[in-house]
Amino acid sequence: MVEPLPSQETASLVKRLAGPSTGKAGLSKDQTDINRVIADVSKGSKFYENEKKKDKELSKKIEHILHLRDDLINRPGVNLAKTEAQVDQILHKLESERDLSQTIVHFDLDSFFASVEVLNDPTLAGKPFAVGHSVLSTASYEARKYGVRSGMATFVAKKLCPQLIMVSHSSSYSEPSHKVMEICSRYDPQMCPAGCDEGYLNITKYCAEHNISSEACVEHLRSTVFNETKLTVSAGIAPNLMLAKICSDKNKPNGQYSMPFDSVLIKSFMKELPIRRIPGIGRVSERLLESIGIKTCGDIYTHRATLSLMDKQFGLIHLLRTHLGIASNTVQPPQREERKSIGAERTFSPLQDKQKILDKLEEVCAELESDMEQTQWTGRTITLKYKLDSFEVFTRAKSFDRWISKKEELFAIGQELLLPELPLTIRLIGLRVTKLKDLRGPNPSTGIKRFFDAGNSPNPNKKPKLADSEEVPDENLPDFASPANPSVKPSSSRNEKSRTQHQSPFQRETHQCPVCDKQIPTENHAFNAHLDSCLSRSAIRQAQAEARPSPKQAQGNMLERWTKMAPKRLDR
DNA sequence: GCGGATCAC
DNA sequence: TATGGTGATCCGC
Repeated sequence: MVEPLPSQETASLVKRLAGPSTGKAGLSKDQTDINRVIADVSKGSKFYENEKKKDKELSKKIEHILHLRDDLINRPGVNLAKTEAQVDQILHKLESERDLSQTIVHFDLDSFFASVEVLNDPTLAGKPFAVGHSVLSTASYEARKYGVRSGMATFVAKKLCPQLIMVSHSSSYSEPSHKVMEICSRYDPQMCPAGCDEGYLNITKYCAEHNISSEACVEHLRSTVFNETKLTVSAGIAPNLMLAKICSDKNKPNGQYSMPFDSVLIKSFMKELPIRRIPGIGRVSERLLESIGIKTCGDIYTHRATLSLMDKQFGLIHLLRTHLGIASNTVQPPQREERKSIGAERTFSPLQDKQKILDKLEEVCAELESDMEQTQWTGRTITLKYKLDSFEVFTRAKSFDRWISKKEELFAIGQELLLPELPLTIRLIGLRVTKLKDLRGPNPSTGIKRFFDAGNSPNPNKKPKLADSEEVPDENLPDFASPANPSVKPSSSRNEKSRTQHQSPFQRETHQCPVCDKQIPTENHAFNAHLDSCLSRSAIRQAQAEARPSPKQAQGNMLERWTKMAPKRLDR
């Protein structure tokens, strides 16, 4: 029974099946054919059915958003010209705070795992091969010509490229990764690694001290990396992290691209840029934005009135800044105390038998205990995650008034959360611990090693930290556990992070206005005064739009939950 | 605090 | 035949 779906529906499903990484990089012109093959291979599988279901729900959500948009636009008192004028005011304000003074670099090793494998087995050079097990981590550039992508199931990749050579994660990647990070950190000791194969630098100081151009600096960095590791790296140079990241993709592999440090040229660059290229905009956000006519960053301006009316759904300020090509330009190493969770999960062939499922849970618990022990974290909220053989994912959580570390405890809690859900057919079990407490004292380490050993706050000036308070073993205990000391949220109160959002390095700075990213004096008064002035404009707009308090940060999630699914349970 | 969902790597 | 693991964030409730 072939039931014809609306063409939009199939198109988006076919695209969805092609995998998350499709569309991020440049797509070849016969991507449509490739997507067709992928869809055909997948058809009928449980994975496919689940993707289809998710795609349908997204379509419904879009329908709802379009109705909401029409409703808002036609609301009495709404004047689109006036709304546009107000947005233009915000744009003017944002523009006036553009900072072109810092030179940011994003570096990215070219197909890192694949390149390391070639070094270990030179016969792979020039051949289509991929690294991974059931799902690909990386594909060589030859394999990519066939449409093979990371995140793709191996059997699908083989269908696209029958000659594809599969290589399992044989080598150790950490040594070359550390070596590259060490080299890059020579150009900025505050380097921020982003995963094992990329990172951010602020080379402003380095270039000034060595009296060289940023281009020459990055050429030097890239050739040094190559000489010392035989790995090629691509890089982007720009006035902020977002642009640098986008630029590093432009001349990949083994190339670099420099953004002009000129607001007019930056804006013309952004105008044609597909929104999907913006870090943080994935396949879902892409479809949502596309539904209201936004495909490129230039379209953000065209539809600014709609976005203003639908700030709640789309996050106006963040999109406006994106359209202008404005983003954070502060680079700092990740800090240990910023960690929010630690977890472990495992996929296996679907299991129904209760005892077998519990065995898997126990394994996961043992793994988690070991990781927590090694990294010296404990926590008081435990979240169980399970995935059915239908690929639907669920979580169940519980918080405690004590710190959980031992596998026996983890296992007992895991069972408590899981057993009421059974019987089920499960293909994945995971456990995650949040509300963490650092068992390692704030013990600043020295040298380059800090990048690799999970942090250890390398910023001594940032945390004078009362010498005795850290001796109190229960400093992080929640209120009810230490009634005498109501000073919860130590990590927020220690350094004014309570109003800052960290999402990726793009917004990780400590004393930066979330609206305009200006660096603000750390005194609360100055910071809040600035923030308020920054947000007042959106407040005006909001009042007209319909109501709702002011948006508290620039980065709005586009996916407000508007349909409530029954908290799915298999009926027995 | 909990659960669902998106996103990056 | 068959589609990963870790961590973060956001939203609604």
